[in-house]
Amino acid sequence: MDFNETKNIFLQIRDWIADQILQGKIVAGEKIPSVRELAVDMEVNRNTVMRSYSLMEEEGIIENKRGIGFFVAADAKSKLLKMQKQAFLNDELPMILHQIEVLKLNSSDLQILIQTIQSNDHENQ
Amino acid sequence: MDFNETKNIFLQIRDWIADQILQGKIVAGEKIPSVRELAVDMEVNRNTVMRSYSLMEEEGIIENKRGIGFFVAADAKSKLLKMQKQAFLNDELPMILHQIEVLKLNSSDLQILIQTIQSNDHENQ
DNA sequence: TATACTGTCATAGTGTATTATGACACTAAA
DNA sequence: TTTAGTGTCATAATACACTATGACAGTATA
Repeated sequence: MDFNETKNIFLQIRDWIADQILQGKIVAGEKIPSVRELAVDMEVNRNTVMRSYSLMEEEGIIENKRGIGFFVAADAKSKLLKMQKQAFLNDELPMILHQIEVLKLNSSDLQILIQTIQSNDHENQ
Repeated sequence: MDFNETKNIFLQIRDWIADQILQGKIVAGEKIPSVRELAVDMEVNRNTVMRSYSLMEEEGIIENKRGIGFFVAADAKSKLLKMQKQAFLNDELPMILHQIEVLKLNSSDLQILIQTIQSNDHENQ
């Protein structure tokens, strides 16, 4: 995995797992990679992965079965949807709006953005 | 100034100055606060401000007159517009699109975003 | 010339993310 | 019971952002 230099690795690992869950690539009850395994895969220290998992456990996204590993919580997806949606609308969107205003980006520049939003209008649930 | 914990302070100071220039609050040729002055204002070490200014000098946004201070470069605004626009479209937008898709955000959720974009359509230059 | 500003450099200390490694308890399966 | 897989904790080392502080040179002004 290639990490962004501006964001902490343990947070990027959390985001990556969360993304897998939101996309349905990992479902409720399913086991996620072991701390050691993911550390090797991502070429990262196991303590760093451990920190990501501990964070997600606090957030109620994953649960631990001692001696076995970590598993996706039953309500992980709905919880993540709620959390991330709120985070996006409250924290990220204001900064995005500000950038668009200052850079005077118009419909032409952001054509793909508008299309993406509109394609979500025709979906249910 | 209140800093974001997830981003380096010296980068946030750079962004803040860049924003002032893009908004026209500081114009070409104008002097920006001295390293020591801004450090006190922002309750930050002067070395941290120095690092921001050195970065902006490398980027050609500001220029130094020895013994006097830093001044906004003649082409700072156009250079910033070009740099930031490219950075936004190439680096930030893809991640924003991904979030919108995964979280299934629609026109209702992002009403204000669409409005902001459209209001830029009616501006020239 | 003296004073008070500018930026600049050097040094040392603090906090924290990340790494490296070893040790231990729990669980499942051979 | 042994073995291999889980997570967990403790320790030390490295890297880097940030702070604290002192010293020095250039510039403008009284």
